[in-house]
Amino acid sequence: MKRNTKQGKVILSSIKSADRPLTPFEIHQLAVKKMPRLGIATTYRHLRILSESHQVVGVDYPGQPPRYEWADGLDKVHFSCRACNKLYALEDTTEDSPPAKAPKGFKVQGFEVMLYGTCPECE
Amino acid sequence: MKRNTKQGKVILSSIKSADRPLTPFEIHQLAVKKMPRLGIATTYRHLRILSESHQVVGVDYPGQPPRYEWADGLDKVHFSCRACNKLYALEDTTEDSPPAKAPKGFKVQGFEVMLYGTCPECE
DNA sequence: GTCGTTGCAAAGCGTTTGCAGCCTA
DNA sequence: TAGGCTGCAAACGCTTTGCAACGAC
Repeated sequence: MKRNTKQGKVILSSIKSADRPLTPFEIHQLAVKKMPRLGIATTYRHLRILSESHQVVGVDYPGQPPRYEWADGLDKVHFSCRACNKLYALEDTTEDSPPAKAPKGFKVQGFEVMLYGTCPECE
Repeated sequence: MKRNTKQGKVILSSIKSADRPLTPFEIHQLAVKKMPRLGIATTYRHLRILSESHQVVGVDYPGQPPRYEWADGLDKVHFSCRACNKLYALEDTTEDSPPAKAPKGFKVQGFEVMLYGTCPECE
């Protein structure tokens, strides 16, 4: 986006204010609270732009809808609960270096780790 | 599936014979070569069943279509090339233990690692 | 005033479902 | 032969696109 619109601010702030990755629908619901006539298409348009400019990052997991979260520059570790399907963003405890090596010729620029199991609520 | 049908065998063998995760469309294309009248719906029905019975596992990455690969029982490390979008299945070099720790209360049962960067072909 | 951005509605696309006929056990 | 499985086509839900009006610069 070249222009600084109210819609763009509302959408980005909705993503920033969340403490976990949100689906496009959830993001739109949050944003609509602040701007009732905001269209879902505008939400998708901003999500695409934000993700292309690396201000937000997508988090996908098989069988679940795509989610987005604010990109704070850190590599990400997520936890997916098999019981309740909730997705948590964890502190990165991998201490800088990628958690796995790639064969010769592959240039690693970043990584993402997904843990799965059961969360405290579903214990 | 309770019955051992030709369609089921063709679909599973198509997945097994690939050396990388395939999209439902790619799987259907491979299977159709061996069984021309095979429907895409049947492919999706088997993918769901195979994945529920953990014979195949889904691999998702933001902005890309979902993919499936044969589950050989190992935890998975994948490499996604930012240039050509190809997805590679790598040997697991994380030596058994999960590559990140989860906070107290989270019970970790498995993990998945995604590396991204550029592959040898796109160097 | 220009032209990038928006909201709405329609189109698009991958996936799922309904159903009559087929085929395995 | 019974009923699970299949192919086909229609339905579905999420995402994208077309377009006229709007509003940031």
